[in-house]
Amino acid sequence: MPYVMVQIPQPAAPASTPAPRHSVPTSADVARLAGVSRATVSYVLNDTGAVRISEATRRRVRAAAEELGYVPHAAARSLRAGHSRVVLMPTPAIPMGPLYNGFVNELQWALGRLDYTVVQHAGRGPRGEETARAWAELRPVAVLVPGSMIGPEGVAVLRRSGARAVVTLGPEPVDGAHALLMDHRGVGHHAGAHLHSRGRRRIGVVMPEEPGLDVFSRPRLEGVRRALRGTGATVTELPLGYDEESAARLAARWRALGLDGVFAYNDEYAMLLMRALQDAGLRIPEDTAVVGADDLMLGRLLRPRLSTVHIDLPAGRDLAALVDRAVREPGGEPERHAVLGAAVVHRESS
Amino acid sequence: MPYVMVQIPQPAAPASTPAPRHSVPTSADVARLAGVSRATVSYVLNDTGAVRISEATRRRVRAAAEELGYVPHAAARSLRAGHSRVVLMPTPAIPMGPLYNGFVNELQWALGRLDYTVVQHAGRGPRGEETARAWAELRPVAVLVPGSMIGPEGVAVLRRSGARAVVTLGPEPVDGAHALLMDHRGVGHHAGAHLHSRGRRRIGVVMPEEPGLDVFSRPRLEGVRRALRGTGATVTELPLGYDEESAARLAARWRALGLDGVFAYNDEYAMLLMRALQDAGLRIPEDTAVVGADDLMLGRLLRPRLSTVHIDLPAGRDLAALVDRAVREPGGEPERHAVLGAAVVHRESS
DNA sequence: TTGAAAGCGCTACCAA
DNA sequence: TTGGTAGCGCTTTCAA
Repeated sequence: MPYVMVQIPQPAAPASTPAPRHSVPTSADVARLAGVSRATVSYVLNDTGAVRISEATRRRVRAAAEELGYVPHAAARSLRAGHSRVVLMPTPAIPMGPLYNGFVNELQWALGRLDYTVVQHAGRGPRGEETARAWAELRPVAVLVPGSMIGPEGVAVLRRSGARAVVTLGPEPVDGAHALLMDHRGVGHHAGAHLHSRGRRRIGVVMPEEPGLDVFSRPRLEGVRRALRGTGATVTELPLGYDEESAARLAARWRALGLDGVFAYNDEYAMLLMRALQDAGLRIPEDTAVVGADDLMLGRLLRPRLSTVHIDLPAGRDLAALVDRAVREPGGEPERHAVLGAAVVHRESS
Repeated sequence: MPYVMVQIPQPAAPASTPAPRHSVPTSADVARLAGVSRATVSYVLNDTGAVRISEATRRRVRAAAEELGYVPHAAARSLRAGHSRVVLMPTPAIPMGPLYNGFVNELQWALGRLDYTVVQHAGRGPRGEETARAWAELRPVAVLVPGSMIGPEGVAVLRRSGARAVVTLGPEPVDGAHALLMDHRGVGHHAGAHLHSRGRRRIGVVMPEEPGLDVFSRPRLEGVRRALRGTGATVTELPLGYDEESAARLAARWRALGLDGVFAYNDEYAMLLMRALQDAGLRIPEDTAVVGADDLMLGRLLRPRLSTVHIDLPAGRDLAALVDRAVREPGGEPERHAVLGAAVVHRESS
């Protein structure tokens, strides 16, 4: 059922007022109205400590600003200052889920406390140097780049354009940038080791078919492989789309696959798969053990309760502190932090 | 288990290069290197049609820009131009869920296609006129305000500062702004009417205890009330926190409440509640019918399958088109669109 | 205690 | 075909 926007009828305006050429008030307008110079306006509104302005003048200026509805022009201000307090965060192309969203929210809040303006930029298109240039046009003081949206050349472009800190949040460090290394192999490793410790030897690994997710699914798979290397256990990739039919198809050939354990990429795919397996008459965990990841609430609500790999993201304020440090001390060596904590939460499905 | 950032040791740099005072290249630098004037640089790099520049000069300019890694300064440019293409979208204080996130993603993409730069601004704090002023400092050409973060005075501030379109996305229209009316009473109304049609007469309505959600839960409750007015059915508010203990407590007194149907606010709370009720030995839908909202995938995976109210948000490109129209034609009357489609998806839980 | 003026980086008009 | 230059809104010396 496609949705169509429905306009609600409005009472016609008396006579479409011809858009009064209301130009935006500037500090010069305030100065004029208050009968002072622009400099004085700036002093008053910015509470410049170095200069003494009489209380009477202050009041006049403030009243004038209020009356005109004056709002300073951030671009002009930072043009003059030679730098901004904008921290740019490109929006990842793929939806990142509640875990990451929570992290970003906390981060924004923490940066706000440090008086930075966080700007999330919905970039379109080719993730090459072009993209980095588009970001650089905004002259951010710092850039936080999720995933693998940028290479060393991109970092160089940003640094040349004045960014005092570039921080990547992803699997690989990038030359010249600070890195919050989120190594998802550890997630897979924990899952694989856990399944092995539960006596499982023929392990399936769900690989979401949704585009973009391979950035995470591939390292997780590799982690499972690594955990099982040399144990004689087998690893089988299981492509799976996030829909019931795809899950039913996979479940239908489950017995033929002969798997006794599966790492389902994350809790949502685990729920999808578990349901399909149960509907196909398979018992969990007796026939097949299932492990998810992300430790979402829904895992606790499933029956059997879902075993999962809990993922610990860094605290937003820690990253905010890193950014602030890097901005104040731009000469420092790029820092690299391993920030993806992982731990198995054993429940009933494994 | 609190997480601690662990720094990975780095090989020490040969001799900490003393941060070459590499100043950011400007168009003047490009002009100097190419041996032309700044005007010519501007003409070449912006492909100004009105002016003819020899191919040789073009090449020299482009080469110089490339060599210096020149990136134009967006703030300076829009200062000069007198307007920007920035569309500002304040981030809502509360996490909005996958439905809304998908809508915003689509919207950002659509606006990008129309050559706007979408900026999500993580505002902190008091949602008064102060907030509107902070947004106005960025001189956006349009502002899309979710929820009830702004009043008529805020709209006035934004318009005075040059915003050619202010669009609210929320339950109530705001004077002077375009409105995408998202009336959640309709969601509750559908749920209430559905439960009534299934023969339920003692209806519970889950009210999430998480702060901020009352913006949605209250209208949904009112919708249920409205649907049942005059039918003799009763409506009972059920405060519920999004955790298992809270759900278990509610389930424990369920028989005493004597309810035969419940609208659980959304699918996630429905899953939480349904699980608690089942664990308490109640049969669904025989003893109590459960209806969620949002039509998430997880509802289809529950057993019994969850009945839900499917919510249709407007297409991102429709809103993008509205914004573009309003920007080009700022004199027009504020438009009001009812955009929250709702329809019951009847499955097994009701 | 206040004002005049320079200049941040850029584009667009007018001259050459 | 190109260059000179004014000026967008703001802050900050330097003078008065």
